[in-house]
Amino acid sequence: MTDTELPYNIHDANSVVEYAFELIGKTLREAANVDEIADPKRRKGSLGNAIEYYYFHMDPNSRSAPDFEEVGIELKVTPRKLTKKGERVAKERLVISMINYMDVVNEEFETSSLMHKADDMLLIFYLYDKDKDPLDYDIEIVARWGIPDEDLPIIKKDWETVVNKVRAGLAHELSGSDTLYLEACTKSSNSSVRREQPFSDIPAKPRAWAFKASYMTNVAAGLDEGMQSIERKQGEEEASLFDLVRERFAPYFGQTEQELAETFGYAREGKRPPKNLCALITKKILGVTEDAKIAEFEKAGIQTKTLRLQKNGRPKEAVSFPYFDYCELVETPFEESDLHEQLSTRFMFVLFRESEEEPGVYRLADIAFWQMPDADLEEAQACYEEMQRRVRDGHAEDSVKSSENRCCHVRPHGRNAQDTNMTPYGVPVIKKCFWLNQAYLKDEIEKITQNRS
DNA sequence: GCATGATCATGC
DNA sequence: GCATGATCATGC
Repeated sequence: MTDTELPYNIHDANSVVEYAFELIGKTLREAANVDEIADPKRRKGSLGNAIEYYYFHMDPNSRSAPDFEEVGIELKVTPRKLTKKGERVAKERLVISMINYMDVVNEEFETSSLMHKADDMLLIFYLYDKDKDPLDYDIEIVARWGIPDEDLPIIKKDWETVVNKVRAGLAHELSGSDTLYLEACTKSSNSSVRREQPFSDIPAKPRAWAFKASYMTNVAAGLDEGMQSIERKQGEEEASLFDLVRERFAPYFGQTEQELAETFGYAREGKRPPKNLCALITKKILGVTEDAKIAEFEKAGIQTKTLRLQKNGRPKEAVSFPYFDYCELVETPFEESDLHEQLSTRFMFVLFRESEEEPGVYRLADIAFWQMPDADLEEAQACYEEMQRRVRDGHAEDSVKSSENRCCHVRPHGRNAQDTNMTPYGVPVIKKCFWLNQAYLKDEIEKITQNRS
């Protein structure tokens, strides 16, 4: 199968991840329409190899790391099992890569070969069941994962403990019990194999970097927890996410912000409703508790934004994104930029419309799912690259105006005028971000709502 | 009424 | 204390 025939775009990380998400809640038999794992060689490593071959259509003969080389993502398929108490735990450690004793002593943790791999992984957890054919294992979690910041100090320490032992000529004395999360686990086809080490003549067992099973148990629990799915009632099993969400919202169409605040218990004596009202009621309406994330939105990478449409259909405000770093902007091509990533994901707009009779009063009117068309992504790219030029030329203060680009513009986005960021030419300039133009949003919203019956 | 600079409010 | 979604303020 050539690149263009693949059911996902191998050059687009979002596409790879979105395609992978479709595995959640399924078995490989269901997801890839496979009857049996034909090649007995592929039975070993069972599900992981089969997913690569039958679902991602990777050629097992031309395997090179990382698995999704084009986007730098490493695929890891790993089992959980049920304990006697019925709790899910990692069945085994997650092996990342072999340790080369001769090279590792010259590495730094931050730029190590381990970090290169463990930095950006596509983790797939399935539920192991000794009585099942691997094709029928339940695939429970799919997540793009990197070592979380809060775990980095311990993992770095673990890495250094191992590497320092090799530097001391003690590779033959390495043990999994030396470390907490990350370990150097033995890995070889038979127990007599030995490798050379740089600072001792004693041959050492081959070992690989691996996250311990206990650590993986917690990683999986963390990915599971804090996520709630939208409950589907009878007859809704097959509904699209959009239909499901709109169905839930529909009873509240027509309510003002104040009324919604009261309906959901967010009204505050003598004060405006909270600014994050939209986020709060979205969760309430979809039946997800306040502290949880909406699983479907997280998995599909949907960003929720409020749009207050004035009587003329124009949003009262433009839509902002996080501020950008001037130095990063200059160095990063559009395809690899945060802006590209943000504009490549789907949005759910919660639409409020200004009441005809009561100026300034906005009522919940509709929801709309939107993704920027490719042609407009090119327009956004022009905005991005023009801003890059200006910063390179020493004019970061000179924003790309909304009059200069059909889709996007640049504007300040700090806490105040003193909230600045360093430019490549050494002068601090107020923090700025990219915004979606109001006129552009008006057109896009009209396209969506007019296409509806 | 719009463009753009500036700031608020909340959550982590 | 900062990042971020949301909103305000000013001038043309």
